[in-house]
Amino acid sequence: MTEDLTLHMNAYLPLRDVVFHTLREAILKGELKPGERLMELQLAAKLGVSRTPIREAIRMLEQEGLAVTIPRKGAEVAKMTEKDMQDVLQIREALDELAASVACERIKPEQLAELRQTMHAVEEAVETGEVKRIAEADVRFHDIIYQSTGNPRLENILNNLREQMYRYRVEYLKNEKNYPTLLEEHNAIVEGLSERDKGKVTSAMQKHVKNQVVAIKEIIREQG
Amino acid sequence: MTEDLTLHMNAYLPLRDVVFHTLREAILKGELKPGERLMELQLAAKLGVSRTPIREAIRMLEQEGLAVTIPRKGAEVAKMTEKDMQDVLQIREALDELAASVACERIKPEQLAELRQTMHAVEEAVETGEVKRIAEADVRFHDIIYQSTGNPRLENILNNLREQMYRYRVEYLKNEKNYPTLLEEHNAIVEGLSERDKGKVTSAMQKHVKNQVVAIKEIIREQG
DNA sequence: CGTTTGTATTTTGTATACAATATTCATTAT
DNA sequence: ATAATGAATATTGTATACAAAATACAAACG
Repeated sequence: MTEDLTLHMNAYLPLRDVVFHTLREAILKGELKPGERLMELQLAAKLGVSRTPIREAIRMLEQEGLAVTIPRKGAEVAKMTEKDMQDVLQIREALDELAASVACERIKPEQLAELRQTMHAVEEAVETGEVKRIAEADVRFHDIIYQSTGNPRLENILNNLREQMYRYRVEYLKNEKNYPTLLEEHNAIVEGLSERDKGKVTSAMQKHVKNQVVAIKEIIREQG
Repeated sequence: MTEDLTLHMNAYLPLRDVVFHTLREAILKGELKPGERLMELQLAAKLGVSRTPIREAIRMLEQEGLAVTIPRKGAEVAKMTEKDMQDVLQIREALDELAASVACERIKPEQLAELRQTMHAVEEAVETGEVKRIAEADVRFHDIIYQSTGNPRLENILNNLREQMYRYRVEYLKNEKNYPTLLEEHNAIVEGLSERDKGKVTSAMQKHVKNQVVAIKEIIREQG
């Protein structure tokens, strides 16, 4: 009976949430491009709802840093400059290190097993060369680590920061020459966590983040 | 809930922003207490606006972590458990350390002067014993450091995390026996920054954050 | 020409109306 | 008494209406 109730609740998810998830996906997938205007009436028509849930979803996208609103002008998909990217990566470096360190203390055997499994999933995805699959597996890999910290707020902030770079990171993953490094680093992270070797884990994590900086910067410079 | 919330009208700011700032202040000052419901019609009547800007402001408060919405039930002022506080402080520790470290490299002479001046403002406020003044000066002190990092996103996240604890931190500042430690730590931070001594700054900052943990935990336990 | 000005159009901001859901509380049945 | 029931009420969710501001563009002017 309680299960029916919860399922029911999910079925009646407020439209603002549905719209929010829809727009979020569209932005992350690149269907809505950085700088593109988010016009309420247009989106409302396209999604078959009124402006109200659209407006609320836009406020939520602002929350995630995926949209920027200029009063009386409207909202647009957030652009990231090279400086923005640097700033985000500086924070990610610190927090990924924190997450790695805490995970090292708290990760449970079953999470470690899942992590190892996901690492293999990344490897397989790399072999197929399907960028989308690689990206998804990689997100899952890091999310397991974030979850294993037992700090939902940290998990949330880190996912947020990752999200903001996602659009650019996909480009990074299109370049095959980055694959070997990526896999090695994942391996080092898993090994370090298995051995509860904090130094190994954090340094591997730092390298992992830093390696993306140069490549992503280049991509941003191309896009202007 | 009989507080007289009054709008600080600014002709060119959308009402949602005015409402947002008003509610935010009320929450931080404790006029709206953790767990208190935020009812749209009631707030709209009290502030003399319609529900629309109220709803948008609530979405923005959610963004800041100051409100929590349950679909079809409504929003309420966010409560923090001891665990939440621990989680936040764990992140703040890492990011305050980062901020201190970056500030050490980048802080400009005029910012350092302002910081020193603000440190004295805190000292003076402590002498008067006016908690509100102490809190405000202390916020300014840390904000100068955050600004000096030249990383607006870091500044934003840190201010956010501080904000979420603000309501509880005020209680901490009511206890006079905390004052000497507070001032010493501020002094150590300023000295460290002046000497560009990264180790000194970051360790002082860490102590500064950690010292608040125990006291704040106690306060939360009292409030349930 | 280039600039300015005025008007039509688009778009956002705000209020309100209506629908769906949750809550309250008196009533009834057990 | 206690629990279940169900209308009355309160509250949120969504759509729409109207106001204000921004924008685009064409006509008037220098």
